[in-house]
Amino acid sequence: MSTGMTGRERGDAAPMGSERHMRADAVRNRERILEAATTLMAVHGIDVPIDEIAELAQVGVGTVYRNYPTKGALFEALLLARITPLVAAARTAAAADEPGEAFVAFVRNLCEEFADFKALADAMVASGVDLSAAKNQISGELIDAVSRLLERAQGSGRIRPDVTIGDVSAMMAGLSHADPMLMDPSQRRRCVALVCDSLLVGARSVLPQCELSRSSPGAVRRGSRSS
Amino acid sequence: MSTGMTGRERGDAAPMGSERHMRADAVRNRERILEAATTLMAVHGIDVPIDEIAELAQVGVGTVYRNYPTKGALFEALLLARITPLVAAARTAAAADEPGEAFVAFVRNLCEEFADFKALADAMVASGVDLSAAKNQISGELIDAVSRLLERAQGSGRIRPDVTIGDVSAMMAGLSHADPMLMDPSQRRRCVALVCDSLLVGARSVLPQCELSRSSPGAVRRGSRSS
DNA sequence: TACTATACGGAACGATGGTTCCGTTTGTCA
DNA sequence: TGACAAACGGAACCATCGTTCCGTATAGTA
Repeated sequence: MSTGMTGRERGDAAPMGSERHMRADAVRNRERILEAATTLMAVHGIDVPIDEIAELAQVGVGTVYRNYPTKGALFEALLLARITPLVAAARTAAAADEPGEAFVAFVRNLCEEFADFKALADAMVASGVDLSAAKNQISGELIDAVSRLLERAQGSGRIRPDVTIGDVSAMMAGLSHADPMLMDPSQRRRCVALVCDSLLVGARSVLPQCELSRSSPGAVRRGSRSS
Repeated sequence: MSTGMTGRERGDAAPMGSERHMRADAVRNRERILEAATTLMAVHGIDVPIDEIAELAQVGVGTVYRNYPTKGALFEALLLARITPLVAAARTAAAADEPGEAFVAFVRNLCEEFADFKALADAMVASGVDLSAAKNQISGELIDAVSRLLERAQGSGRIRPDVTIGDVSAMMAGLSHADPMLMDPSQRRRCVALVCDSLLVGARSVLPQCELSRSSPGAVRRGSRSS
């Protein structure tokens, strides 16, 4: 972390100018880069070296930098693509008939997204640290949308009235911070269920089964993986 | 992360051999190093450069390395010092008259520890990644102790019977991951309270007040801090 | 097919941070 | 007080990673 990425003033993370004639190979390469970056950032978060992205895309580093002037720009481009639909989803949920249920479902979804795309979680975790204007705006929109959703859900009486958007953000950040060892998908779902139970009024759901070995009490299986 | 610290076979992170004659200045310096490392790792976690530790200790880097053959060794030495009392606390709690309450109190305590000493949280988060034998053992002991505590608490009927030690570990890891921006102390306490509510049977506690500005709904204050 | 703007690749640069090495200093003991 | 092992400091080394630069290749066009 603390890559010290300085956001450029220009709002466009994508290639500059209107799409004048772009050479065919350039278009192809840009797609490849985006694809490779998505694949790698999904798994490793923002920590993937640019070299690896370039290698997977079968492209030189220079080509990556021609499309995205900085690693942060590439990161943001992917991020925006992920967050935008979430904002829409939150708005839809806020308009649902059962805002309480919709809220919980949305939170569940959000956590799945975090798990599927680690870079998103990294971004969430880094919230509050200097973000570019574009990212600040979109994440602000997300928070706004979730706030409205939360309000309506509380209005319906299904969600604890004393829960704040700050609580939700913090919980999401915590849940998103999925160490793959402690937090395999099934374990994560259990935790999400627990957290949701704590948000709901008078709820006590049946926790999803955890696939992980139960084994003798007090022994958490621990793999050994060196980077 | 992924510093690639290779654990040495020797179990002692502290200076080698039995305490033969150590020169007075050497003793003094070792204490200084430990002190400086504690101070810095409490705030910055494992990411502090050795140089900074050395500087604060008013010592050369070489001196740090003479005492702790690797950064990981120093890290572990501090960690063990922190975890050991936690194990004892868990055992005491397990023997308490009200194991349910004791469990919750212990969890609360654990979270405070995480917040006070970021390196501990880093270690928790890195669980499952290659640890040295010494660390594996002590953290295994901690899990054992918490498991027993959990079992007794569940036996008393205060804690949900479907909660597992895996759930607790994962929740702690999430909670420990305190981004100072999203998770100022008061916000953290609220989250801990929420999580504890989700663990307890039929509980719904009053959430501690959050000091953070409430401001207009849907706007989370966001500071701008560059590393 | 020849020409040129566009795009490419990857070596090289600079910053950061862990670790080692070695010439110098200093505590201790006789 | 003199000698020497122990300990010191910090420059230097190496690896990683973001970013830049420039000589080369090529898509598009006439």
